[in-house]
Amino acid sequence: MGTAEAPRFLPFAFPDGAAGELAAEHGGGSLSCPRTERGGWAGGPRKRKRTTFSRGQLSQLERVFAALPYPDIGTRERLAELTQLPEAKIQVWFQNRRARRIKTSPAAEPPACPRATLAGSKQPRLGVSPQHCKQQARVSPLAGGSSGFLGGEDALSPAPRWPVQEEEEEEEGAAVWTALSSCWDAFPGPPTSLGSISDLIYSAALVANLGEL
DNA sequence: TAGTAATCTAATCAATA
DNA sequence: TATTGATTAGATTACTA
Repeated sequence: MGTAEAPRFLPFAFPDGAAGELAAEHGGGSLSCPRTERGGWAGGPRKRKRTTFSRGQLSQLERVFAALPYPDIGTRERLAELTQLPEAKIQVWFQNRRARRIKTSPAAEPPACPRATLAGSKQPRLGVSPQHCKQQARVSPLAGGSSGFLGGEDALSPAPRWPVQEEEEEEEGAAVWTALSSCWDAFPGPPTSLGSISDLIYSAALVANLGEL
């Protein structure tokens, strides 16, 4: 593996913010640190540091999740700035969040699958990969439902339609991405007002979802 | 075409309220 | 004890040499 920005697994339990840096220092992998089959430590008991997200951080995460269950790297980085959390934590949080949403309401919550493609973007990956769609097709081959890929005000909103027809899918994805992108574009530098940016994301997504933009 | 990177889900472990 | 952050395994896709 070896990732430039978000190591997939960490050899030790680090305090917030230190994980990525130290993991990178140590080669970004866990090969040098023997572990037992599932998360145990071969070298003896080693406490895993569990991050406790603040209410504010959770609030930001929830709101973005409601609009974008599959944030791309750029969005995650913005969100990391927003919440003052490492991007890796953001990624893990979204993974867990998606997993639990699917688990708790598999029928009502088919995973959003916008297969987003930012027009003109050169980003190699955009968070939502076709592979995800295929995997989900195996797990929950659901069709039908309501509108768009957005979850709405919270994760329990009416089920997004998925899979959707490719054209509609791209249309909807593009609409949301356009809205989100315009929000990001409004803040070329580091965010000056964290709350207002998340409000913008949220609002833009809702607006796009409702076709009112 | 093979190798690599990035991302995904699912299952599970384990810390904390 | 329930919740949920952290980790692992395995799979898929895009990009590059």
